[in-house]
Amino acid sequence: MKPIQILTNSDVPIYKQIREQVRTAILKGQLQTGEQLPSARQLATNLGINMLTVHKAWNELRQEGLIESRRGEGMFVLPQTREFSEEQKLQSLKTKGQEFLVLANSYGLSSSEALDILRELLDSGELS
Amino acid sequence: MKPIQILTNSDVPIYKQIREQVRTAILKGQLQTGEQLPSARQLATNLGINMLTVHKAWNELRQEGLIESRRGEGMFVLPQTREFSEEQKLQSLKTKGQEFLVLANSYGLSSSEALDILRELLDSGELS
DNA sequence: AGTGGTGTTATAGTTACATATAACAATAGC
DNA sequence: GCTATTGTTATATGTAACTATAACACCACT
Repeated sequence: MKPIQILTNSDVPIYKQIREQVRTAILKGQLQTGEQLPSARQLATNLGINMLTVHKAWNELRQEGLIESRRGEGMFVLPQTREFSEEQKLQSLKTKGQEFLVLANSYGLSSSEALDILRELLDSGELS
Repeated sequence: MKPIQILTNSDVPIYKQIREQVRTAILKGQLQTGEQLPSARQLATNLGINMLTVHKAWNELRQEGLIESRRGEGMFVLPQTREFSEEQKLQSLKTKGQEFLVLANSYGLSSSEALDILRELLDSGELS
């Protein structure tokens, strides 16, 4: 599976970074039904963090019904019945978008200039 | 001065949001030497947060040498010797913008749809 | 049966963030 | 002098996040 990337400098909690990346991978179908997630111990070692931090991410995904745990075996992706609701997507996108606009605004950039920067990012293909 | 905007949903601590906005305002020259910042009590009341949270932001700006405190009077902008380079601004804006675009991308949204959301935010005046 | 992997739970400690309350110190203005 | 407003400091509470250590339960495999 796609390697998980965490930023220890970020204000976003590590368990959230892990949880979000795996959740989107599942809901996007990049992680398919029955696929096994890396074990908490293994991933924690790879990322240089504590096992319980990974476990917290796994546990919340389990409570969401996205994955199931098989004791002694690991965590496995369940058949998905839902996908991101437009509401959920819009909400989290709005928050991220606001952060961007507030920052641009604090730099004195006009709205159109802020949008220009985004278009530049898109055109330059820095997003792969 | 320009109103300060905080997002209580964000993972970014409130005191950091305040600190960053005021710092950029000062370095941009939007807050000029000698100008008085709103008092911790007043701003806290406006934002519906605790006074000490604002004070923490003010205190860190004071330690940076951006502002000075006059007991019984308030916090005042000091003469600035440094400023943000355009490079710094563009870099931090790009980073924030990328976070937004990556999120939109993970949701399968097209670039134009992502930009539409930003325009919607601007039109709805939720940032004011 | 034993070993090694897995998830799970428990306890404890630290740090960061935000709150609530309160008191104290200094200044401006009346 | 008095009052109001400001910054400053102290104490306490609560929560979230992360870490450290350890033990336990379950399963696969040899």
